[in-house]
Amino acid sequence: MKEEAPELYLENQLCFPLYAASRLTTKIYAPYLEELGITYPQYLVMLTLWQHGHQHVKEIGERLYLESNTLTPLLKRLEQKKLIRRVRSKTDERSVMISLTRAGDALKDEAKEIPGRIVESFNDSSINEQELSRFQRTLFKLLVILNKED
Amino acid sequence: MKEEAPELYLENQLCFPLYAASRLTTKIYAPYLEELGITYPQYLVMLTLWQHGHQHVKEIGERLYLESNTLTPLLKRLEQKKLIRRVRSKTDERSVMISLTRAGDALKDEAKEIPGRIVESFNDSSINEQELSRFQRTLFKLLVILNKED
DNA sequence: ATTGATTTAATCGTGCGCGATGTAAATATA
DNA sequence: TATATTTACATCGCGCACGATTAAATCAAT
Repeated sequence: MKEEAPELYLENQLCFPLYAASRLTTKIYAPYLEELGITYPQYLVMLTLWQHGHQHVKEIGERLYLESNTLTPLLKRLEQKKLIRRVRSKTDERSVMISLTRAGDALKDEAKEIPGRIVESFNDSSINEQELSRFQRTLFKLLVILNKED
Repeated sequence: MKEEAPELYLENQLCFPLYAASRLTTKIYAPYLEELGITYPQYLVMLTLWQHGHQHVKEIGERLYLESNTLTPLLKRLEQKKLIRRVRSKTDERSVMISLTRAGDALKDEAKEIPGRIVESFNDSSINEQELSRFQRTLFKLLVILNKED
């Protein structure tokens, strides 16, 4: 094989490991989320609702870096599952308020188990807690930068 | 708002920043890749071909952590763009060999510009090179672990 | 040589992501 | 007040991801 262009090697890119790690992480969550009957992006929406309560589509989008073309159909699916309500605001009819149903709120108690079970699966791995937390800090810094980029 | 269940806060999760950073990174690449006429996952396939030469679908999948249900249609699109060839192996008719066309190989020279232009966009950001390389190392470690998980 | 298991791609259905565009409401401006 | 601009969400089309399944080729073990 030619030895040129090492700047194009997979190992030398930042983009690829991020992409792969994100997908593999999602896969780790999948079996737990299946118990809750929701997908990973739906789980993220539920997280913001559990944490911050009812909010407009706009706000959810800002927190998750998603726009209406992704959120609208996703939210409709959550509505079909009776986990959330979508109500168009009376005061500003452009915006739609998303709130938890009783079932949606109750799901939180089941979801609470998940983070712990995930962390467990990292025990006896070659990454210790300090490295993981440093990693997470850089990740959030990166997020801020990436978000400024365009 | 209720203050319970901080383990469910977005900020305390590893999964979310990975997911968001991956998507935002892909977005940074998008305009450069549009010049090449390919998408980001297609770019990853091209990277493996430029680096390792012709290989079976299986091998590409192992490198990118993707399976045939994703790769087959993607590779057909690259074939339509005349960047690769798909030839079923004579010696083992189960497997399909993917190789670069002349145009596919030539595209590498244009692609070479991209990593540099991406890195530039990180200059005068709050992340220095050391932090970035440490981050990348942890990322690959994480990748190995995540891959063992199931 | 025959049977059974494994391997490699392909196919199908569902759910994202996201660029582009549309629509109606709200707000700013003349 | 009339008009222009902005905002919030919805719609459409395309390309992934991925679980589940299928089909064909190969391998393993009798």
